Amino acid sequence: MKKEDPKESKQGAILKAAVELFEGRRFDEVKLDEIAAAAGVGKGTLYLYFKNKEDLFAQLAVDGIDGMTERIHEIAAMESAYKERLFLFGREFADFLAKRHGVMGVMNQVQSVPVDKVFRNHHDRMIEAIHELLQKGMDEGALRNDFQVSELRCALVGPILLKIRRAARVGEAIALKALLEFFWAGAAAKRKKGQHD
Amino acid sequence: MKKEDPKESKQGAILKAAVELFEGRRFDEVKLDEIAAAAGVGKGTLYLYFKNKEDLFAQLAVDGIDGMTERIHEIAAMESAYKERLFLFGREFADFLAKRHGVMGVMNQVQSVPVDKVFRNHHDRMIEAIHELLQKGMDEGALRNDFQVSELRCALVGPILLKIRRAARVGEAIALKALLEFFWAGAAAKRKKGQHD
Amino acid sequence: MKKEDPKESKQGAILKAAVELFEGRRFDEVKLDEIAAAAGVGKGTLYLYFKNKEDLFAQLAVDGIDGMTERIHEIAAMESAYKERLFLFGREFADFLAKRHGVMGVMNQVQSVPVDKVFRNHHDRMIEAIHELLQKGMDEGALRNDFQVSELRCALVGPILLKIRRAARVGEAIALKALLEFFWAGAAAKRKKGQHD
Amino acid sequence: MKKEDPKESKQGAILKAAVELFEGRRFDEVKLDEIAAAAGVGKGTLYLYFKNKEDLFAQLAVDGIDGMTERIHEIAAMESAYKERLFLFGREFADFLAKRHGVMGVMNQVQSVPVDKVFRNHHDRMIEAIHELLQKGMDEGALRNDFQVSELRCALVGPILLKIRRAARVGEAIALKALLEFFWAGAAAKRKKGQHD
DNA sequence: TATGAATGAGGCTTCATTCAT
DNA sequence: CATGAATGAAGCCTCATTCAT
Repeated sequence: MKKEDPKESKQGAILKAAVELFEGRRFDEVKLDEIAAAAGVGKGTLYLYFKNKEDLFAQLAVDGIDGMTERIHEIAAMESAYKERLFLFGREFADFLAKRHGVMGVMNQVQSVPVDKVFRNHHDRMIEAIHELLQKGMDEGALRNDFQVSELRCALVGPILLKIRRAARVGEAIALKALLEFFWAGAAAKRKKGQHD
Repeated sequence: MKKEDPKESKQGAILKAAVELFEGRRFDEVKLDEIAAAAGVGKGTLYLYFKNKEDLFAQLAVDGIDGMTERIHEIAAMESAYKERLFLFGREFADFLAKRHGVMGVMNQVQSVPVDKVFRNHHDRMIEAIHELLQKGMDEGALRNDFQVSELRCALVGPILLKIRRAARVGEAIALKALLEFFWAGAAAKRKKGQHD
Repeated sequence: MKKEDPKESKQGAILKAAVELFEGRRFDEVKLDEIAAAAGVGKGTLYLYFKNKEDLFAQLAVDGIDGMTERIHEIAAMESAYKERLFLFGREFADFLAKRHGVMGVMNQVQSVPVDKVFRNHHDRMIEAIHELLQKGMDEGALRNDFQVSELRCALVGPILLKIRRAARVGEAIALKALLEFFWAGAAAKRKKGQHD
Repeated sequence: MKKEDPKESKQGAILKAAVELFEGRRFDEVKLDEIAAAAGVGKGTLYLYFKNKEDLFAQLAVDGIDGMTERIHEIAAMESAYKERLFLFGREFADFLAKRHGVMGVMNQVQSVPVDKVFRNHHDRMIEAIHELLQKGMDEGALRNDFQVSELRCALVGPILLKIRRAARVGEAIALKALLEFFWAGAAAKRKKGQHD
């Protein structure tokens, strides 16, 4: 009980320090010395938990994705009206991206094949979760079903990602609600007269 | 006249070589040696045309953006139906991103303040051009005007960017038309009966 | 009595593991982690028995030398014909080298002054024992006495060392007998007719 | 003419500096910084001429061996009495070892397979040259032919190597002549009466 | 203008050593 | 006595940048 925690908390501390150092900076701009210092551990300690710098960043990227994936499944399984679930997802996903988009951006640059594969694995699982959420919307008759799910996903996620990125850079306020409403306007199934969501 | 051309072609050759080397790789993964070799020039020559590595990448990012900006203005000024102009933009913009999204991704990571500012300058001008295109759509009554232009831009560009990125990675075919239709479905102004675009 | 044994056996286990790991590898190629693992003890335990890495290797080199020295004295004191004693020494010394030449080779590289001195001490004692053996041969009239003892030692030991080394590398069979016979052919005192060894 | 020389002289300077720094020290004790400084070049320059530290040391070991090999062939081809040629070889080989035995010693420890192979290649060629010299002695009737050449080689070279090593350590004078005479005493073919060399 | 040999700052990484348990 | 997680000094090596030609 005592033993397990410090170990995880040490690795966790490193990852936490790394995410922050990493936001808005290139892979090569972040030095392992910095990370070690920020995490309050020795440089050598990093190598007890990570194979090398790239591995550290891969785990950084993976870390959190899984949590989000889990959360999406939860949201999809909720009982509330579909639009509510969708908007809830939008908000939580935006929060997630706000914290991770820097790391994700770098991972999209990473070449190193083995590292990349691990990341993609987890990333794909998250995408599948989103697909599930959208598929459910179609099955429930809440979303139009004359588009591919993957197109809907792009239409939903793409704008959020772009907005978050620019917000991070320019400091623009994130009019998330508007983006979601726009998506809804285009994606909601055409109800027969008299209906509304 | 004669002098200018070889110079530009040499600088152009370097940039061309660099873009390709850079796609899908991190800033630090691409070595100046490689670029020089690929461009068929000596290593020292790079410094005749670029202040340093970051400057080279900044110009790389800028290069092409201006052309795209110009093109957007042209498209916006065309006489055809708005939907056609919009879709034309979508196609050309997707082509542009397909070639540049790697570089753009890295630029979004670059920290170096002065370099960044140059890039952002040009980037912002391109964004303004897109705004102009969308604004025109509203003014012409083709697009709904109950959203901010910047939101519409995200809704239009975000999905394309996301799709392109994934396509580059997974090799998925790009169902660009579907994305554009989806945007149109949500963004087109509700016409009174009897209208069409 | 009971206490002494496990301790020695632990130290012995470490040394035994180290000799093997060390054969044919450089000082810096052998990691203390390896030694600890091979010896079946914790890394920290090494420091209970040895001051540091160099000390461990010094003891490694010393370990065995003393036994050999002792044995040479025994052989020299035997009653058998001198040639027999000489050849017995040759065989046992070759065995000794076969197990240790790697370690000895590294010790010949070691710079660290204090460590070196300890090794040289023991090494010199072994050389003296060989000198004693050879001197006895001269005194008994079995070896020619128109050469310095130290030259004879080189002539006897040098070829064996060289042979052993190459054998270790190439896997050549060790024609030890031939080498000893050659030495004997050159070093045996010219007998007056009718004598034999 | 001007170009060729500096290049070779630079690589030569590095090797020269390295041999000296290396004598009597372990592989890991010699730092590349030292070598660069001693050679009067920048650290990075080392990597223009050598793949890495091990490669540098391999070339160090190889460098000179080839010269010695060549020289042995020359000596073997001389017209003088065989004993003279043999002793000439002895002296020059001793000189060679005096300068290189440290390096050779380390090479005998090196594990790294590819590097090792290169060294062994050249080393074997030198051994073959010695064999040639000794074979010639047998063919000319100067050396006894009831021993294998390789045994004679050990008997000749082993003592020299041992002597040189100890001399380097203790500062003992090298009684090379005595060693050679001893070898000759044992290895010279028994002449029929009235003959002498 | 063009080159590429030379450089050296600085990063990643290793590993001997320590020390709290 | 025994351990092995943690450490950080220090080395190898890379690579952007310079400069003599």
